[in-house]
Amino acid sequence: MPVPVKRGQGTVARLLDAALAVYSQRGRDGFTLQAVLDASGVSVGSLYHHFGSLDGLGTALYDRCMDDLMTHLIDGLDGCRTAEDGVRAMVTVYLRWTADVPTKALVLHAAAYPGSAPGDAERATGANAPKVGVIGKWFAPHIASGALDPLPPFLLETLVLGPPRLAAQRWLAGAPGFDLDEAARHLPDRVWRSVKGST
Amino acid sequence: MPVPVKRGQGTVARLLDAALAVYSQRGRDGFTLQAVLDASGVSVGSLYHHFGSLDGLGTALYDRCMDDLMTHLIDGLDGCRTAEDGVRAMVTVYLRWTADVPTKALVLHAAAYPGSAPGDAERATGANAPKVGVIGKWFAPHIASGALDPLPPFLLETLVLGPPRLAAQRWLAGAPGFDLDEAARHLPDRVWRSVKGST
DNA sequence: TGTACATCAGTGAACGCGCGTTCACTGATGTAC
DNA sequence: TGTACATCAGTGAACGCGCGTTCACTGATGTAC
Repeated sequence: MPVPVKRGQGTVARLLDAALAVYSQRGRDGFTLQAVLDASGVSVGSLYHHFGSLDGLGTALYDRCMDDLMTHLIDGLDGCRTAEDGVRAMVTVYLRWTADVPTKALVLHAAAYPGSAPGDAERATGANAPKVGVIGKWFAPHIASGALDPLPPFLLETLVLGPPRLAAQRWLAGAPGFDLDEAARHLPDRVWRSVKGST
Repeated sequence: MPVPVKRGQGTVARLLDAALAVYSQRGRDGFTLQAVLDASGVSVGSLYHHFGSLDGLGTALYDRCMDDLMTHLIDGLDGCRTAEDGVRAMVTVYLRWTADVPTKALVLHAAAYPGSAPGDAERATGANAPKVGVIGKWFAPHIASGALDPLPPFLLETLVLGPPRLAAQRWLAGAPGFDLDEAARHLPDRVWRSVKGST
């Protein structure tokens, strides 16, 4: 008896896996219909049946990667009590996740620029709003208590995720000298200094 | 008498201007040969004569934008004396430059992901090495003096440019709530806290 | 339980369009003597 | 100064390839009675 997954779920998974492999191995420009079909062993029609278009598959891949990152970030807050713990966790998890699944990280970075498709920003923001909200809610009381300085949320995000994100980006691009382990040793402390309350 | 520029310089400039316009208006995927030809009024052959390929034009555009940013960053250090002044200037200039020439900023962000073309990272790094070196040299004495904590250079870059860069990226993507003026008000101070020496 | 039908999953040949690139050419500018 | 030649700038028709997409179809699974 085969695993009792819904009919077609296997195909969807194979396509997403193949899409990830193609994207990471051949880059954005190499993410072509034929490449995905070859890598997955699935037929054209089947891809269209499940995703509507190649772009649909790309979007699904992006969403999946973003969801994975968000999940890890939220998990990272588990067991954290102080604001400092939380901030450190965000930075550490971001760096470790990048090192662990660089292919997924690459998808996020490659697609994170504007102008790829109109309305993309809104869609992506919308899809992840719930999980972003979870993180925001976790930090809210620490802002209220003064443990974190009262910055607009977007600046908090910028300060906490900006450094690890840039480090990840450069490392993925193969920039010489960029070492994620070393980054993980220094950045959490530095980032914390930039956002902690003055009390 | 026409302006005494070298023969063909006008065409090169027109192509680069058109390339920038196309890139910013139609995005990376809209950066197509026909679009550039239409926008510039130049013939195919002429483009190939000067740039070798469409990719060559794209590369030249990227280099030009990167050089522009670097020039502004270096200019920003002019007249700065303390390490704090320098760090604040980097953050401020990055944000203001993004707001001033968002089209150029967009080119940098769109192309800044890995995998677009093999060897791209090396080439781009090489082309900008001189100007990166200028900035590095400016900060070196302030690390030696203890005004800045002794971090590996790549982490310093990460901490100083990471936050303004993420803010710029989100703003360019049209994320709601991202306000570069507000960022310019808060980030320089915050970034400085993250890198200043403990003396 | 058996039969008829509806729905969903999957196939692959065929299509046509837009893409980047080439190339043989014209014309303008610069150089030699 | 005039002539001959070389180099550089610019043109645009032609090409062919690879791309994403469509569609008529088969087969498997689920549902009704």
